[in-house]
Amino acid sequence: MVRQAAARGRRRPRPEPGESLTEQAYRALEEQIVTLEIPPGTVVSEAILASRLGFGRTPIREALWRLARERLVTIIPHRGIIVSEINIKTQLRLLELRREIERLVAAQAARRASEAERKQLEGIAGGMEAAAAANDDRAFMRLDREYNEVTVAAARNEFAASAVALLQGLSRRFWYLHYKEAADMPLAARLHAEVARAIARGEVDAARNASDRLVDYIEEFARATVGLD
Amino acid sequence: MVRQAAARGRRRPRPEPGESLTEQAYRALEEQIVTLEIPPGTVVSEAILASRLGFGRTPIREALWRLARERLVTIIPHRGIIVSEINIKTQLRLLELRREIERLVAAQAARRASEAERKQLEGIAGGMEAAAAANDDRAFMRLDREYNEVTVAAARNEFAASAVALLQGLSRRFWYLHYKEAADMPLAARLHAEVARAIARGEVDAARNASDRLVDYIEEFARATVGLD
DNA sequence: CACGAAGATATTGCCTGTATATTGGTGTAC
DNA sequence: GTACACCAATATACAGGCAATATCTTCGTG
Repeated sequence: MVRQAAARGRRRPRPEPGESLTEQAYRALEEQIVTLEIPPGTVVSEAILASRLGFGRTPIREALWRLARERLVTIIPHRGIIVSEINIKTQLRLLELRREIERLVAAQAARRASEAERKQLEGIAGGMEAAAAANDDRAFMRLDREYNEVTVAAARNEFAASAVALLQGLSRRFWYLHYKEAADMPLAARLHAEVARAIARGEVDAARNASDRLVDYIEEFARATVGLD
Repeated sequence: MVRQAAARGRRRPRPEPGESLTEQAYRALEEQIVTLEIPPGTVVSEAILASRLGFGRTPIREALWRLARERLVTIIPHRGIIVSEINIKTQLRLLELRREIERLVAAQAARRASEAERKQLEGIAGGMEAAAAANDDRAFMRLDREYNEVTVAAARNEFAASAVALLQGLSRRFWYLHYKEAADMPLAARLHAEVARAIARGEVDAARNASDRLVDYIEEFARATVGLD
């Protein structure tokens, strides 16, 4: 079934076993959009993406449709597809919602995390501070991802989990665009570590407060970028 | 393009102008699932739905895929599609998230609503109490929908809006299943009216509290159904 | 009688051709 | 010179067919 595709294709992630072409196409596109490899404002078409990524039109179409629901692209019927612009006001509205959901996630994780998860969070807290001290961007981002995965899993709420995943996908693109100019990695690391440790200790109120302070920082970061682009 | 379809089709909602077949199929299926016309646990297939609703397979497929992302159905590859079961524990986790988001929406609506929206909410508050006094289910549900639309629009946050829409779609099915047994319409009406009036008066903290009390009631309602089915 | 292999059946995954909608350019009437 | 009708280009929307695959049934074998 995947005949010419693999030959034609460029830049496709390793196809994990059991993953449909639609999922592969989604992952590939999401990655390229979030990392700004496809810049905001780009106009694309199903056919262009299909031949560029080496998929058929159906998987691309379904992936684009999902990206449109996540607001990463806008589909204009019979016209084409535009990769969404990044906008500070939109970003602040997004953080308004993230604040509430992440506070909930932190609180529930503090209540519900297993011993293994608490240990893991302590490790991540230390690792983040080390990465910040060493000024290691990539390690920090990897740990941030890991932090989110563990926390969300520990909160034991699948609805909060998918909401957070969605919103963080949108935030991450903003971060990729601006972190070199305005990010204060040691501070970000400390704030993340404080949430992680509060969860690990099972202190619900402390986790809620630490989560709010983390979002405070992310909001300040977003505001600090105004006028920089 | 819609040739035999209209002839074959049964039970399709009026096709609003400019609405794609995919959207029509989605609306039709969502409606039938939420109102329990297609009961939880039902196993269906793309082909069955396509011929039953009078669409081709493509629109049905895309609609089902969206419903799967919303957790109203589960798609099992090469097996079939199952309409999700309704489950009290799931419902409580869902309310855990709804509580946070609806509190945010109530607060922001109190801050941001236009004068017209505030007036509209006062009208809805009165209408709900009247509907409860007259024991008019359908009027109450219509007003509830209107209340949600106005509130969410007034909150001026598109991310919160889509999150609320999603979660309420899932809650509504639970309500349809159980409201005859366990609902206390006068109380529900009073609690809704209190949120609406607090928003209308622009009292942010009162709106937050009233929203929490409303979700308290919905949670109690959900718990009260345990053992009833 | 238990159990395994092979075929039948049913379902989604994916591809591709055709229909339809939107738009920008071009010619023409005024 | 300007406004309008028309047409070509190009995009998505949709239909329907074939392929892949998961399950069920049947039949054979120990």
